[in-house]
Amino acid sequence: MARIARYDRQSALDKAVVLFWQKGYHNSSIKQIEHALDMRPGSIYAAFGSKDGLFLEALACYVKESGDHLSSHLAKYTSIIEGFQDYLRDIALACTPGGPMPSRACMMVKTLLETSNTHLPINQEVNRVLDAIEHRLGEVLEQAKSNRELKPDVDCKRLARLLQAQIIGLRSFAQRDTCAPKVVELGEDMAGILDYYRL
Amino acid sequence: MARIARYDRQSALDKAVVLFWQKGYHNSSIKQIEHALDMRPGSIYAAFGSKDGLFLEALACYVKESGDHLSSHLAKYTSIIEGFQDYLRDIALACTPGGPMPSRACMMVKTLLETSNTHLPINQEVNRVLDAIEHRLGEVLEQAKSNRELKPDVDCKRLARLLQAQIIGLRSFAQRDTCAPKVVELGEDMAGILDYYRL
DNA sequence: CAGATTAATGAGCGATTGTTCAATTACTTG
DNA sequence: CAAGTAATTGAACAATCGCTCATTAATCTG
Repeated sequence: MARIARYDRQSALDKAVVLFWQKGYHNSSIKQIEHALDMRPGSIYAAFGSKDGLFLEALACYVKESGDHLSSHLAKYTSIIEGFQDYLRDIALACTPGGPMPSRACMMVKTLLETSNTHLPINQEVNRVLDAIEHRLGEVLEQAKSNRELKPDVDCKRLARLLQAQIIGLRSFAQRDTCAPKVVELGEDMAGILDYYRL
Repeated sequence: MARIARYDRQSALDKAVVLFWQKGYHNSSIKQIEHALDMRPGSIYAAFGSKDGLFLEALACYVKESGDHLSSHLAKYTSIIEGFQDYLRDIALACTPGGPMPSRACMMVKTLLETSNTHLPINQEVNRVLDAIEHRLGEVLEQAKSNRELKPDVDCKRLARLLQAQIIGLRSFAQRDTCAPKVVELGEDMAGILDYYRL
């Protein structure tokens, strides 16, 4: 054993998430990363290998937090569909302009749009992740269907895509310089869409 | 009078739209712009002032084309709502992976997400533009309502935001590495949402 | 053709990009 | 305390960034 690391890996990653989520991949320079993580380039590269490596690890943190957030949210509801509906309403509330979020738009979507046609390795990873989420939404909806919450003829995989597109649309819309009530109403309208699929 | 300009301004802008739409603002370097427009830096700066200037003008072209496209589309339908529904279906078809588009996601949304928290002047412009589109959608929906296509209690401004969010969600979803039928189904489902607002 | 005017060129500016590595510092073990 | 080990540092690298400008080339009018 020797000198102990001064930084905490997880808290460094959390700070990286904030920066990357806010500014995106290319607009976060190593200089800004140094400042945000309070680490010098040598340490950053020793710990994470490259800017790509750091970004991918930060993205994984973001994805995990997102997944945990959805899980803990759904756990509060006996009805899965009502859980999703309030999930949309909660996103709208959280994505209010002036809120505490680093960015209102989803980091995965920002990354998807930023890296397509420019940065293949990161684009592939974010594609993988979004596919996994779509898949998971489909499974939860499938469970809702077997709970008799959904009409028996509902195509859950298809509804999962519609739901994911709603979340993407809501959060991207919220990135605009708009006002809170408009975003809240949008979230409410999107929650209402799910009613048409209920039994 | 003196030497005549070798380049055609509009065709240069069209090429700039393709590049910026594809790669975004920061990932389109001057070197790439030189190559895409077949112009040397001196000419580019003489013609457009700066990278920002070129981008803003290219964005304006994109916005105009988008607006014209919607106009000519709606003109083909007696029912405004059916026009919007097929508009969504057409977007889904056009945003099929492997299609001819520079990017499936909307250039305005890509710019919105890329420039928030990083590049204020362009972000302000794209905000203005998206607001104008939302406003226009609202007006057209208002007309649909007075044509008795919509339920009398429909809030058209609110529905305009839902519609815009659908377009954003559809095209951003389509940016993923997914397959055509899934995008087409998504477009169909989004078109179906409008049915619930019809009279 | 001569003179005037304007577009096109491209080498090169200073700043910044992501990254490396030899030197230094701090901690553990014997 | 001395030796060994690992983390930290920051100057410096080559490459690229957006951009400038003195020079050259092309077209007009007289």
